[in-house]
Formats: sequence, C-alpha cells, structure tokens
Amino acid sequence: MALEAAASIVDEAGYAGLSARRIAQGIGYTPGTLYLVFRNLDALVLELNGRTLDGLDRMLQDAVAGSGSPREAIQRLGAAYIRTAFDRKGRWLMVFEHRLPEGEPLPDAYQARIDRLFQLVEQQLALLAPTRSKDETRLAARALWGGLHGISLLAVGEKLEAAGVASAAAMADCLVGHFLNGYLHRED
Amino acid sequence: MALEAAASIVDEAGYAGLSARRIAQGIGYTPGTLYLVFRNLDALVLELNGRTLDGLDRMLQDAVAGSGSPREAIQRLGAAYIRTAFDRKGRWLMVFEHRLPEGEPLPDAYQARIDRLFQLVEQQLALLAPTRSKDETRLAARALWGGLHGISLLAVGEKLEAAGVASAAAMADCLVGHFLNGYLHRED
DNA sequence: ACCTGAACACCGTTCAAGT
DNA sequence: ACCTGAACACCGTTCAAGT
Repeated sequence: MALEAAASIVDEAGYAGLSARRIAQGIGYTPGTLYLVFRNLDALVLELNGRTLDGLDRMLQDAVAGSGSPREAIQRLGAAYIRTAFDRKGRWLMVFEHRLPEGEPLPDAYQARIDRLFQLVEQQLALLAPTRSKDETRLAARALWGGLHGISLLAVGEKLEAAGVASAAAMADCLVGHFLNGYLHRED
Repeated sequence: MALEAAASIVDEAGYAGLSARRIAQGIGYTPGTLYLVFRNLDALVLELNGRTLDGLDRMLQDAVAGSGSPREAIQRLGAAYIRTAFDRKGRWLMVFEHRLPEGEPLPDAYQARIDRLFQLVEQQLALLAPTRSKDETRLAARALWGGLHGISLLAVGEKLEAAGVASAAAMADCLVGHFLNGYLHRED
C-alpha cells in the first residue's frame, strides 16, 4: 500500500522528504497511479495523519486504563503523549507540520480525532474536580493539553538545547504537577 | 531589500507561499541574484526568523517592564507572547515551521535568541520563588514557556475549534495562573 | 480496468556569459 | 562589479494513450 511506503519515507526523512514521486517509486509504480487512489498528496497525508492520531489515542487510552486516580491518569497521559511523540518523531511532527491550502478546512473525522484527545484530559479533570463548571473544565483541559503539546513539539523539534526524551518528560511532569496543584488548591 | 519582500510574501501567503522566484520578482531581480546576497534560501529565512525573534523579545521586554510583581510580569509575558504571535501569524509560524536540512545545527546567534526568551521567564520565576534551586527554576521556566508556546501554536494554527486570540489568551491565563499557584503553594 | 509517459507549471541552485 | 539567462535536477498534478 502507498500509505506504508509513505510512512517509511517520513520515518526516515521526515515530512520534508516526502514526495509523490518517492512514494510511487517505493511501491513500484508511476506517480500518476497515486492519483487514481488519492485525490492528491494532501489527502494521502491526511489519511496517514489520521492513523497517527488513532495510534496516539490508543496509547493514551491504555495510559488512562492503568491508572488509580485521576491525578495519576493525567500524569500518565502527559508521559504517554511525550513518549509516543518521541517514538515516531517523523510521523508525529507531520501531523502538525502539514498545512492544508488556505481555504480547505480539516475533514470532520480528523477534527473529531483531535477533539477526542482533548476529551481524555477533560474527563480526568472532571473526575479530579467535579464541582467545577463544564466551561472551566474545558478551558483547563485545553490549556493543560496545549501546554503538553508545546513541550513535546519544542523537545522533538530540538528547539531547546538538552532536549532528550528524559528532559521533555521532566518538563511535562513539572507542568502537570504544578498545574494540577494550582487547579485544585485554588482559593475563591 | 530582499528580506522585506520575503516578509510581505510570508504575511500574505505564509511560509508555504515563499519561494526564491517570488522574492526575486518582488524586488525586480532574477532568482540568481538572491544567491549573491544569501548563501541559500535557508539563510534568508534564518535571517528573517532572527528578526522576528528580536521583535518578540522587544515586546516581551516591554511587557515585563510595565509590571508590578513577578506574578503579574509572568502573566503579561504570556499575554504578550500570544498577542505577538497572532499579530504576525505568518512570520511567527515560520519560525517554527522552518526546518534546517538534517545535519545543520541552528546558528549560535539564533539559539541564543531563543534562550534569551526562556531567561525572561526564568528571571521572573526566580524573583517569585527565590528559595528554589537554579535547576528547579530552569525546569519550571522551560515547562511553563513550552506550555505557552503550545497553546499559541495550536491557536494560531487553528488546530482547535474556537481558536481566536481571545480564547488563546484565556487558555494562557489559565495555564499560567494555575501553574504559578501550584508552583508557589507546593508542600514538601 | 489499470497503468504509463509525457507534458505543464512550478521549485532551489549554479554558473557561464553579458554589460 | 553586478546581474541575467539558461540549465539541472527536482516538485505536484493531469490526462491522452497504451494494454
């Protein structure tokens, strides 16, 4: 399948190294053939990114499943997110490097997958602090998740010096730990 | 100057719309001429990104300057970061979309500018909680700053639904507020 | 029904040749 | 000294033509 060839190119050379001609060569066909299967390269990339997101979702589900408390669950979600990003750097980076041309919105199914990731944290936050309003929980989940995402991106993209998995995991732990303490011990 | 032409292309069409031929056309020259001034396109982009980082630094310096307390300073840093990112989306996104080819490391001057941004938060965190070790302060600064960066990226890149400046600023406030509370009220 | 091959309009980059 | 123009090796995408 073309998707497998594409995935292995991305693993080796990143999104920058991906091209229709390289994929075609990888499966022993002519570039034109790709366009009989996919509308264009963007469609192929979206399909691949969808699978990456599904894989991430599975990892995160597992992380939640093995947790005793909501707090532990959220810590594990953060750690699993970082781990998965580092595990398949190329594929994971491509999810965020890829941009649809100007007008096109993301397919609904794709947007839904992103939302599902947010909901994982949201659920645990709701368990952790059940008295908060739905809006407050949503905001906190997005803020925290966006934060983990940023740490992961900077670390995987090597925009920080000393950016191995270990240091990224430490940063994630630090962010989640202090944030949850603040979120719980709020006085008002 | 070629850099101005490049900047206006990025503002209008994003990094994806930038090409040596377009820049040359913008200044009324032939593509080849660009290579008499810059080693290649990457060098031009790095120069432009450097200026974007300098502009961001200036904004953040101003934000800190007008603050009463370290806590307020950090809140303002977060808000200013989000505001600047939204203000020049194209240029700011390019700083993080651009990747050097495989081997090449970032120029030292460039890496130094990124580090300076981190130090702004680190200084304020040190003022806020002077008893913490340097390592702990560093880690916390990087975690928090990475977090703000993630929120900004997701919002500017429109990877979240309902991602205007307002909601990004609310997320940033939420992250910083709870994080700082947790960081201060830590019991151990 | 399935695939190719050539074409079109683009890239970044180089470098002889022109003024 | 400064710039061009053409070339090279690449892109994504389309589509007549082949089997």
